[in-house]
Amino acid sequence: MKNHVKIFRMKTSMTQEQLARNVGVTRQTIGLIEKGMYNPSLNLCIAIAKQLNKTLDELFWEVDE
Amino acid sequence: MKNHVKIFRMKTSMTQEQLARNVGVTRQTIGLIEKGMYNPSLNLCIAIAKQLNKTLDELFWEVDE
DNA sequence: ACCAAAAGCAATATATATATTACAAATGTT
DNA sequence: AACATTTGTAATATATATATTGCTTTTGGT
Repeated sequence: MKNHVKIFRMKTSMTQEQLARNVGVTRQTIGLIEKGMYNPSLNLCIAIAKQLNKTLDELFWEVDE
Repeated sequence: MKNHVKIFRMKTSMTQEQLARNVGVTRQTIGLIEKGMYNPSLNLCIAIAKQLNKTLDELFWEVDE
């Protein structure tokens, strides 16, 4: 796992589409980030973190591959 | 200021060029990130953080604009 | 089991991060 | 002040994040 977006998103019972809309990207982008197949931009990471009430470190730092 | 890369890089007395080489990008990219004119990729942010012995949050989280 | 919503996936298009090269400006050292 | 090193900046080229559309598969509720 390359990040914890999926887990924390599910804890808030948000759908990929809701999170995507809230941070201003498409559902596909969120899906690919959760799968670890995208290398998202810092601004998007920050937007996602704020939506999930987490910090960058909690979502993206030292995630055991 | 959009991030703290410049301050922490200078504390290690690394030049932009040295940091750039160590993280595998060009000097220009580092320069523009320090100026806040680029929206770097997460992977690059992580590489920079590791080079500076800092975490993502310390470099990029809640930086007072 | 059925059905609806959610998520996966694939193709093509677009925007932008990053590279490359070159030169100008600034900074530091003597 | 002169010089070398570092940093700023600008033009063009390339790679890749992200959008768009459409369809398939999975998941969850009844």
